[in-house]
Amino acid sequence: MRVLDREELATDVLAAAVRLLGCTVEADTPEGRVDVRLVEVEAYRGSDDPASHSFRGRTARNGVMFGPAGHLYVYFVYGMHFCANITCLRDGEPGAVLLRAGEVVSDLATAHARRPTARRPADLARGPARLASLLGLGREHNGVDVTDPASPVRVLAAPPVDPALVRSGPRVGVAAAHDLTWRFWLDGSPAVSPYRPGRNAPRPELDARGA
DNA sequence: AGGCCGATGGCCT
DNA sequence: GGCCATCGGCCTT
Repeated sequence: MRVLDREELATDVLAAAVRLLGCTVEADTPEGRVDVRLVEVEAYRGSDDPASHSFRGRTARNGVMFGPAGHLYVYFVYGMHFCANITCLRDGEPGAVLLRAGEVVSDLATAHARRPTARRPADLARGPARLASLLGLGREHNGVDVTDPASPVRVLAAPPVDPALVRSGPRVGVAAAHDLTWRFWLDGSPAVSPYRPGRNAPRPELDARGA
């Protein structure tokens, strides 16, 4: 299978997010190669999205978001976790898609060795920090070109998923722009993370009985 | 199944 | 100094 084409991520963050669903991330780790099929992602657009790391301009941390599409943007959060994005849009236009969850395609034994606390296969890459940890992603991977077959981390182009299977909703745990439904996931996957409102975000609506 | 909490450090005001 | 695009453990329903 071929790697994803940079151009497929270059024009729009929402289209890029949906395009990445169903694609496989291949990562070479010290324990061996791990392949994960993406089932949940979130779009972030620096120019006009207050929740995006790049919304307030370029800094040392978010620099790769301003570069060309198809590169890893890896950041450190909560003092202990890494999360990985794939950059979108053209050079100079900041945008990225957060990789939130995936299903392990192979190798299951290697994957369990990397994430020994996972009780079920669905937990191996459920959540952005767990996915990054499973793939062994850290600071040293910031900027890696996932459209280069020679890179240690690659994204393979799966056929686009059936649009009827794509669901969307508000992004998980973000403290801004609660109205944007820029999280996308594949219906029915056990690896999709539960929704959690961000700080000051409205709670999910109560129905008549709940009130 | 869902809520609360502690861990832990970099980034930005 | 406060805020995080989180996780895992432990607690209560």
